[in-house]
Amino acid sequence: MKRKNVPLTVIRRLPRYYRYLGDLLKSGCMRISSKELSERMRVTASQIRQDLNYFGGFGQQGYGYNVEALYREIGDILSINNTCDAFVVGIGHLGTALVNHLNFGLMGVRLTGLFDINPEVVGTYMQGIRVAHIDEAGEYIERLKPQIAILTLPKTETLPVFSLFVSHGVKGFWNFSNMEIVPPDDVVVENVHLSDSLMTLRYRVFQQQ
Amino acid sequence: MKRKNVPLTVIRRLPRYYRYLGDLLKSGCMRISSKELSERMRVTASQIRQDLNYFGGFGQQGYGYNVEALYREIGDILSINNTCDAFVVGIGHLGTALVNHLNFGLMGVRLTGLFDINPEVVGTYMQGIRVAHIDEAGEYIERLKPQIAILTLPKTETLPVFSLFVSHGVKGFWNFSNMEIVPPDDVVVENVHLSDSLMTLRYRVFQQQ
DNA sequence: TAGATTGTTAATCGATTAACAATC
DNA sequence: TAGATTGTTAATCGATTAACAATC
Repeated sequence: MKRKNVPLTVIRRLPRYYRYLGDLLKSGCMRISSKELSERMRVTASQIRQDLNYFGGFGQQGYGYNVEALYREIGDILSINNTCDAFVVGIGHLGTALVNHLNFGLMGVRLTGLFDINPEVVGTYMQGIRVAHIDEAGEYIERLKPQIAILTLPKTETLPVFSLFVSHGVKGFWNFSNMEIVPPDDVVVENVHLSDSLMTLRYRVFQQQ
Repeated sequence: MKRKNVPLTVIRRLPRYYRYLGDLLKSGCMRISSKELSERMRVTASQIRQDLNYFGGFGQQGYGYNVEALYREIGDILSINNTCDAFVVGIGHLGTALVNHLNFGLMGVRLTGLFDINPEVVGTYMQGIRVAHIDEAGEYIERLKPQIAILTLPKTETLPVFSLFVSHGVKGFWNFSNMEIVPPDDVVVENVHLSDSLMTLRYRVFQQQ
């Protein structure tokens, strides 16, 4: 596998391919051509073939792709069977919702720590995990070595918590606050700026008229 | 103002500009050059000038941009003072979190309807709004004419609700389910695929090693 | 005026699409 | 084998960056 300099745009499309192939598999479809898949997904067949060929030739000329094999290959690329441990920091409305709403297991993510500062929340349990005080986070990180921290914190709290986690060696952050983080080279931050997304939608709706 | 064929990539950057300018304004900064702003935002000065010039020449040669004026201009482009009404459909963990966590007012959005099917939820109040049964949604839409529907529904429920809302003339959808929606030409869908985002992060963290 | 910085055109870069020889 | 569809190279398109004349 080539890897490494695969464009981020391509990587961002992988989970979507994985999702569609999973659905096809469930519906009993054994085989699919790039053309057929492209019609379902509303992308070009060219793009599908280009994207897949960053990782290897998974298809067969004259036949197309074996759905199950391709599903497994993309799962491997996404290292879906390689479980990744994550802490959630900030057990407010949004943190609580993510913990309870998302099926982390399906994504190969295991929650192993929850943290907050609010004394009413600290000590409670969610999904079988006790919410600890943020002051204990450093110790927990050293012990459990999570790969990812999910930050659902107010803007002002985000940066100090980020720094703390980086200093303890955490390399991945899923950031839901509007605070912009400038990560060191070996640290990855994936931002979910909900308000930016909503404002973009607003703009487009108003333009439409 | 030119408008219309402004690339979507540019539009998606506007809320971020708006955010930075708001922060600058709060910190008492009166004036800023594209170069200075570019260093803070980690984009090129060229990009900032190009982006802004899709909408008009807001700067002054030799001086830069007046922070307050530019903030207001971008606010106008985003029609921030033009309130947009929205319904939330699906008052589960995620819907509840969005209703309580996001500051809709700041984004020029007003929640005017909440809907669910769960009898334990229907009839309760959130942010002063009574949760109604989804069966009443059509009637509510006709009466309150919301521009946007926020869909925080299970995959299987998303499409029928989407169709219902489209048939009543709603033109904008903020979709949190993994169900892919193919909208008619005059309807805008902004997807927030949380699981895709998390899987992308996972991939990048594993690559890093 | 001289210096600074814009608005805008031109050059570059990267991503997408088209085309087709290879081959199952 | 003939037909189909891949893997891959080449062409196109769009977005980003650089450059600079205009001008405050």
